[in-house]
Amino acid sequence: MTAAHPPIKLEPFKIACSSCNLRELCLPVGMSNEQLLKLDSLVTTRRTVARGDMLFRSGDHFQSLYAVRTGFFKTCVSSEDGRDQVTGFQMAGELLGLDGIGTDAHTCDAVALEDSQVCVIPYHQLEDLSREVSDLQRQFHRIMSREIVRDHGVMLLLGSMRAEERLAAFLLNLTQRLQHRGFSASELILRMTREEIGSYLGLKLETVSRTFSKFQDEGLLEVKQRQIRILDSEGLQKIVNGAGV
Amino acid sequence: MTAAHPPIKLEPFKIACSSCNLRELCLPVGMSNEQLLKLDSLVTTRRTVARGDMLFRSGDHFQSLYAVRTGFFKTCVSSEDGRDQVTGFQMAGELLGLDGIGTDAHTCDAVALEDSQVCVIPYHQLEDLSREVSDLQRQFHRIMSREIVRDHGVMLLLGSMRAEERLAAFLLNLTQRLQHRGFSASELILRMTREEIGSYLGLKLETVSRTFSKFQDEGLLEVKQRQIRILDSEGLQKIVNGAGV
DNA sequence: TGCGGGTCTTGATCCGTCTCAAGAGTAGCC
DNA sequence: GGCTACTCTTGAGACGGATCAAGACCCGCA
Repeated sequence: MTAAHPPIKLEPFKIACSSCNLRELCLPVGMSNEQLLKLDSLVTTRRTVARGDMLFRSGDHFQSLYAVRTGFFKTCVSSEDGRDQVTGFQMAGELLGLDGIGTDAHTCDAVALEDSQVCVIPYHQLEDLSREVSDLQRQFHRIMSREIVRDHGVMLLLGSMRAEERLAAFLLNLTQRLQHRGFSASELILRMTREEIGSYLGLKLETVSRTFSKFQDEGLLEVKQRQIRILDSEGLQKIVNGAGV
Repeated sequence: MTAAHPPIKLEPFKIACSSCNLRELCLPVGMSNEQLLKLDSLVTTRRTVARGDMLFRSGDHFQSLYAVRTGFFKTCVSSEDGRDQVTGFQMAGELLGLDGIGTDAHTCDAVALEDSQVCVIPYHQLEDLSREVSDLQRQFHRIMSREIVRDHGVMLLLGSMRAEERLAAFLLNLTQRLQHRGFSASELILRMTREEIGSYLGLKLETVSRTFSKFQDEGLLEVKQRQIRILDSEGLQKIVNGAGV
């Protein structure tokens, strides 16, 4: 980082899916270089969202999808009577806003859990381009379908698992996704509070906290506030598979 | 029942989305007559599924979507350790099989709860046509998005509602969809067992049964086995909105 | 007509999670 | 440094739904 370098033209704001290090995780999967250039012309803006701020909220007019570039988000729905449910946590390479397509309005809030950056994908242009580029169309459909499958998995969790099983499944899912992104499989920092975890898992924060403590007592992991170290991921897997029953 | 393989039956009758009475509920929504003719050339087969039979099962290679024409289905996912979760009930005009797009394999079972008939929509041809017909593309995306939104609603239900609230919400949702299809808003016949309702709602069948009885005692509805008559849908709505808390 | 299997209802008891409460740890900020 | 606000942990007791169990109802079928 010295000044000795020749004056390379820095393009700190150049945005290009074609050269994005997340392209193997995100919308570009399966697209050729030529096709990626077309996608580049569509995805031209980024948006920075500070921790605690909302990327969009329920009721907002839907115009764009967002791909998480850096940072971490939660999405949550709420009912008229104030009930609240975290429906997911999104990390780099994952799409936000699919819920808005159906009615042209967002149906959930997307909140940044740390300072984050997203790529803005204008939806109508995406539709246009995906009529032209079938590989893009395919990947987009796959992403939506996987979201549905993921949701079914959460339903299974909420409908049929007990607290320990839920938390174990949650941790394994998180570490798996982090590992996919080059992070450690055993060491992670939670970006969300116990309450947010609880909301996602259909539990109260006290239950989440107690369950963390129990896992720690059993030597499955180490908990230091939001720092988690997985010591026995097979043990966690056994719990998910109903070993405690 | 003399034929060796009764499940797949080609219908001799003419099949046409353009003249289907469900076209205002199903894939054709928003398409012109001219466009519908193109869709007709794609959707050329129907399949009859007897009560209790599977339309597809988890792991099956994914090739087609299915639009329910008559009858009633459930979809359920199961985990390796035998846990089971009903993820939805589908009636006329609703699509089955969206879960398979992501991995080219179905991830849930689709079971007919009564003798049913579905229209077979070859998926690759649908992709092809939806690149050509943007109104079809739009409607298809909307359907997928709404499925995601629906799933979020179920998560809210499973994650934050108590038994009475869940059952009330379930009944109101069912009657609303039936009403949309021209059926009575107050009179319905359940196509599923208490156990299937329970699986969907994250409850045991005994709890479902007890809650039905409770609603009956309170004058909210009449239960005679699977025949339900809603007497006070506003009362049910109040329960959903947490009136009991 | 009567049998058998699946489905539903209801009661008694148990257990897991929620609720309420108190206190400790941590981070941000003046 | 010391304040405040937020988050997290832990305990005790309450409660909702699960579990176990028995019996009623219903329907297809011999």
